[in-house]
Amino acid sequence: MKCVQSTILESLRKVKYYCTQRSRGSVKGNDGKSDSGGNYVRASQYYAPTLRQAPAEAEIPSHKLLVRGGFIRPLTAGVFTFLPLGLRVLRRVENIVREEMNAAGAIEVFMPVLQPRELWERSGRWDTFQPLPLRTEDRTGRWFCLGPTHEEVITDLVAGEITSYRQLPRTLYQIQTKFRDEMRPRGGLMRVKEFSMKDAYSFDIDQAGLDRSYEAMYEAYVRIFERLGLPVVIVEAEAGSMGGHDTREFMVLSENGEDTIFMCDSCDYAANAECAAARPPQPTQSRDKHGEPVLVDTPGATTIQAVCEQLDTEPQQLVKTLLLRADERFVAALVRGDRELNEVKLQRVVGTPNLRMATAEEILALTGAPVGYSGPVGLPEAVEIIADHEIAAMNDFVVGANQNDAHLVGVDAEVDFRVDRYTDLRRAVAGDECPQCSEGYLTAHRSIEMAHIFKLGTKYSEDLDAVFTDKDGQEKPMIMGCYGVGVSRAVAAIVEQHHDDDGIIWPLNVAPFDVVILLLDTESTQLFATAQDLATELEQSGFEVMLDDRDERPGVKFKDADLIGYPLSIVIGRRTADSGEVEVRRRRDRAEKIVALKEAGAAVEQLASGA
RNA sequence: CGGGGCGUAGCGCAGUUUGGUUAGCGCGUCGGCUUUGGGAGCCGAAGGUCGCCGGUUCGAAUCCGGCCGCCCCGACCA
Repeated sequence: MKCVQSTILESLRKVKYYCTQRSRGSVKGNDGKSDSGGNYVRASQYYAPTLRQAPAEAEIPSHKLLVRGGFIRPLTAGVFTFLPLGLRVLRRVENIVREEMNAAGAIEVFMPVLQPRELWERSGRWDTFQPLPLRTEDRTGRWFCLGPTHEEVITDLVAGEITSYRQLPRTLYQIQTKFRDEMRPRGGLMRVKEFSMKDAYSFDIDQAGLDRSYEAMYEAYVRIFERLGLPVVIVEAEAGSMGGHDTREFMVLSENGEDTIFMCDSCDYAANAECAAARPPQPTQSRDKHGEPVLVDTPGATTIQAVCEQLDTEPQQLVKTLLLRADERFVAALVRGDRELNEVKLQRVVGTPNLRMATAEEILALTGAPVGYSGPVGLPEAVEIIADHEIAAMNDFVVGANQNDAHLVGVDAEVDFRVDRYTDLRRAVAGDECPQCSEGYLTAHRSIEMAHIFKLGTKYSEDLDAVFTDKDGQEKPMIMGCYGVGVSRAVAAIVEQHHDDDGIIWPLNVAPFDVVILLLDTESTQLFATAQDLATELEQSGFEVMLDDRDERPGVKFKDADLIGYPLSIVIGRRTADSGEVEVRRRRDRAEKIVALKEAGAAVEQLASGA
């Protein structure tokens, strides 16, 4: 069944995808259709309000242009209505995602927004998922959340129906509205409280199966973003509150993104700044003893900067000692004075998610000194000392003395204090040597997170009893993966990537319409008939057509067409009508040609191939 | 949640510092005439509880207090 289905879909996809540029899923609805037989839309009957000025609150291009162009309207902070044009774009993005999901063998479902509290308590995420889900209560006092994601629901669903290895693997997906109580929505569609997301979940019998399912999604994503006109960089990432490992993010480089990624300027290494690895430095040449550490007074010097000023030294000559509570025990994390601790890296090393900075009271109890004077020398045995690799390359440095208003100078690791282990603990910074190749250096780039894929393992299947009986008769938890694409965010990202001073430049694959006919003179019944005939002809050859028949001056129509960003336009006015010719234009590069009316269709086809 | 800014007509803004007649300007909207290949011109008109509540005052858009909303910068995520 599944086999037949995916084969048919695959061949359909190939026909659609490879044969013609414009046969994306049609988004024809009953919106403002012409009443004269064709399916084209008449601007005079449509709902596409454009704004001459951008709303004051918009700052980034996609926000300004999507509002000005009549694609979206704000309702309240982080919540938008999609107007007809915006909905058309959204549908086209969804359809591309849907086609690639189907082609990859995933099966579409549609899960509820409303999710009962009990389900979330079984996975332990009712109180821990970040950001906290929006919650609501029914009249009997029963609690629900508005789904921020669907691991619980899908796992519960599958647990009830899949019981045998014979029914696996399966990958299910949906395209649905998600709700997240973002602390700060921003940038128009970039970050909102209510958004459209494609989420897919794979269920496999073993790790190798998961690897295959994951790979299939990975490749589908590569095709999706190619078709959306979004060049992506795929980076190593952290799992966050989703859990899991081997996670990858699909990022679009953009000044207006909220994330920073590091890329090697020499090889293909790329990672989210949150988890980018730091290359261990060359080990120190000598471990010669510099003599006993010397206790020096540093009154009031609780910051790296203050210590450096008082001792006339550099942050690179200091070692920061950070005390953290991990479950019931304490660890000391050591990084060079000018570095920052990456808590996620430490968390991975320590092996517990329950990691937090020690409180002032805890520090006083452990070290006998207030915050700001902690050091590794003389720490209790029970405190594990974990040092960043760079510490191994340092000699003769400064640390806190575990005494109020005092530091130790002339300290050496392993001579003056023990190090339980060395590992990568610091945040990477631009300019670091690449951790993968030996030549390159890391460069920082702002970017937009478009998608995130995870290998979840058995967390949810164990919590929610999604087990199956394997070939050997053993009951085992299913091995899961999950895969998300920000659909409405993709709309914003596409605009960020494809616009100029005049407006949006939609790639043909996602444009609300392929071509607009600008009828400049609406008085002439003859020209109007010509425009209608042309619109019908183009519709019939597969284009989505907007006929701008509004009673507006030519300048208004040109400006709106540029702003809305139709990939192609045809100008019908007196100038060309007298000669029996029309003008065909391409938005992207302003290419244009004047052709005989009956050649217009062919000219559109031709320019479309370069849009 | 912390920091900063803003709230005056459908949209963009001035006026608030220093309280004082009928609260202005541009765009848009409506009517009329002229115009018609890159956001037209002229004439006329409509449209505002100045975010909300309370206070000070003879008098509040303006001063004071509280609340609400929106945007931007930081800790999270598609």
